[in-house]
Amino acid sequence: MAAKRPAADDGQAARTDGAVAPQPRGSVMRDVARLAGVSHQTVSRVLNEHPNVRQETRRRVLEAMQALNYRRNLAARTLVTRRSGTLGVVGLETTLFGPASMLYGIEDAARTAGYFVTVASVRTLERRSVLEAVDRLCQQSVEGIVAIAPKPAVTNALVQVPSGLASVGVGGGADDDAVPTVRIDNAAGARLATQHLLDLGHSTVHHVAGPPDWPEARERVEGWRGTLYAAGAPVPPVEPGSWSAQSGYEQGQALARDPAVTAVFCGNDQIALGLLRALHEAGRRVPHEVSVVGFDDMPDSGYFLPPLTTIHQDFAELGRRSLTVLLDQIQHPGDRPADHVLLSPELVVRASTAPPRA
Amino acid sequence: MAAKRPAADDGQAARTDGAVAPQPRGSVMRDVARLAGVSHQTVSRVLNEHPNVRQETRRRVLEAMQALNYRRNLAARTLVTRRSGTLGVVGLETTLFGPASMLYGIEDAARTAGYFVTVASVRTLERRSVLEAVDRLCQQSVEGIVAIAPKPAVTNALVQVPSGLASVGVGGGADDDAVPTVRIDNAAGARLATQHLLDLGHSTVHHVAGPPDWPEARERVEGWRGTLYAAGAPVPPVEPGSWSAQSGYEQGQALARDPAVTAVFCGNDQIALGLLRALHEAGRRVPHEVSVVGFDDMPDSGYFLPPLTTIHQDFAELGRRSLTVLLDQIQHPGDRPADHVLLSPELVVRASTAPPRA
DNA sequence: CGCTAACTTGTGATCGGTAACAACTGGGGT
DNA sequence: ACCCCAGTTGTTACCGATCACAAGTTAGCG
Repeated sequence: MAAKRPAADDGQAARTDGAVAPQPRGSVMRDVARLAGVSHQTVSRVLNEHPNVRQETRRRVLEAMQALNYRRNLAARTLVTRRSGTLGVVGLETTLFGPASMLYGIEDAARTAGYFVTVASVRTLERRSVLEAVDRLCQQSVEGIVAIAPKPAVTNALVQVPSGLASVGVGGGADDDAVPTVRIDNAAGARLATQHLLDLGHSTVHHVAGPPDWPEARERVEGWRGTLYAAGAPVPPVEPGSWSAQSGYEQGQALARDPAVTAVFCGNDQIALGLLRALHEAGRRVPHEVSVVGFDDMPDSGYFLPPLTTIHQDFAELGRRSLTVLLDQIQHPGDRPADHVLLSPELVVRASTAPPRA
Repeated sequence: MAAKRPAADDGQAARTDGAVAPQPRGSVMRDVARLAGVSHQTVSRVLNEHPNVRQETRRRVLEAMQALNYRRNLAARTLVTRRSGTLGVVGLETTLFGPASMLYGIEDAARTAGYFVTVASVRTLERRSVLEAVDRLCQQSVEGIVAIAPKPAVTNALVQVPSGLASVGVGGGADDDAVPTVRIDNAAGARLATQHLLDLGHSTVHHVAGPPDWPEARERVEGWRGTLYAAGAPVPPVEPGSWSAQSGYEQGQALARDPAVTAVFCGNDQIALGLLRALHEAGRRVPHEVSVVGFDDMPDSGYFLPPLTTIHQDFAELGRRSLTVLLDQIQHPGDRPADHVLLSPELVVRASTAPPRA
């Protein structure tokens, strides 16, 4: 028997002193098979829960695996099955609350479904770096790609993905029909916020927007503007900004000087935080003189001064849903049109909004 | 030539209609070799930048790779080299600012070093779930594991890692010498904060701590307490809490009622946020009546009301340094004692601290 | 008792790379 | 002219799993 693999043992010994030490080798299927007194194929059957294995044999194999602390080699399995059991995530290198939460939602759902997750983060959302990230994931032979995709460059890059590879964009805007997406209804969220302020009696609502090149920000602007139109309220101008508290603070300083401003809807909670500070410094009290609404419902926004009324979106759920879509694609690789899942955000009323002073 | 691989084309056709479609196969090394008119081994040499390949040959191979859009199959490479080029991260499923930042720091450094990153997140820090996560990563045959390790259960689980596998804990406490760690000097940070307040003239400093079962929280308590001792200041009692704004708010309500409280050091910035709200609601002005210091320097804390004086720690750097340690272990697998890297945090003075009122 | 069907198990090929070794080139030194 | 060595390329075995197929075993049934 040993004669069949002449180089096995000797070769192993002869290989010492390599430049970079290879991983120490654990036991492999052959070892388990030998210990259990069966063929390697039977071990494989037990592992893959093939029905036609005698109970007694299965027990022996499982015992041998236990005894040898056997772990199946995924590389070998991947090589032959062409299925890696791995999904890729293209993530933006940011600590914005949303993206981070989505990542964990995705990982959680992937684990439940029996998949591994590898991350390729990009520092910028340029087309080139996204393509590079996708390429890295393809090398890993991932079975599908989730792109945390706030900007079109990302989903566009997905279109270039080698044909047949499943993909989904999560949490961005809706600008490309070719790639399935899962996102929240930003316009609806903006409408909720704006209408809430109008309903309180404000004659109009100002808006401090996120970066204009982010579709999410644009959709929120449109929802806000549409609501004002529908109500016949004047539409104040919008200045370009970023997602940061600093941006909210800077624009807030200007708004605070304008006594006509009684209600402000912010592109996200961080902007709202900056705005609150600017209003406070200018001596304008919230919500008595100015009402403020945010977007995202970060864990902290209930503890702002005052606690922030905002639009809640469930990032973890977004991550989970994106995985549902992705797995569906993997299992039924029909080329029917990409689906677009749209989740509804909710208004959370806290203490930063009130009717305008008479 | 074709006779050598009789099943290649026919087998492919016969395999249609499998239950789950395997990945569509791209071109492989053999295809590139054929197109370039060389052997597959030469292609391998070009790929691995082996020096002894004629310039002209290399050019032809590269062209062929380009033309066929060739991508090397990492599973095959891993199988034979026993090196996966992948590192594993055990991450806590949380959106705390710190862990999320570290993840990106790690991924960034890993990419630079030519490694992939796969994530295994855990929902709780129990020993069992951490072990399970480590096991998942081992299956992936990662070459090293970074554990975002705020609690000892995590680093302890690392000790159980199959011998020879490199590992490092990042960002937790220092309670186990067996596993290398990279973390910031929490006690030193706490001393900075406390001393800052004492230097302003406060007769003592109160503390709202993080969860007592987190070493990080405990180290901060010790740093604070030690500084008070050294200054001969009375040491107020510490209540158990969590890292959340809610915890800060609840404990803040009690502190706000006590007129003897003029300076508070918080376990992190979120706690400080809650505390600020409690003080505000109780009508105690910050910093004029009460000074507050946080810990972490989240991006938003400069926009709290008032802007928060806090201890800055560089999470991304923490992630990068952990990778340095890990790669060092991989390249020099000597069994010398584990190193422990300790980064120094910095005091950032903003507007939430001032001398006590006369 | 023989025969087929279902269950169980083993054998050999294969996935796509890399490692080891052999074979073939073309100078440079004596 | 000869040898040797370095540079270049090809051949073959191998990593550790799965798959297809064959072979042996048991059971059911006329």
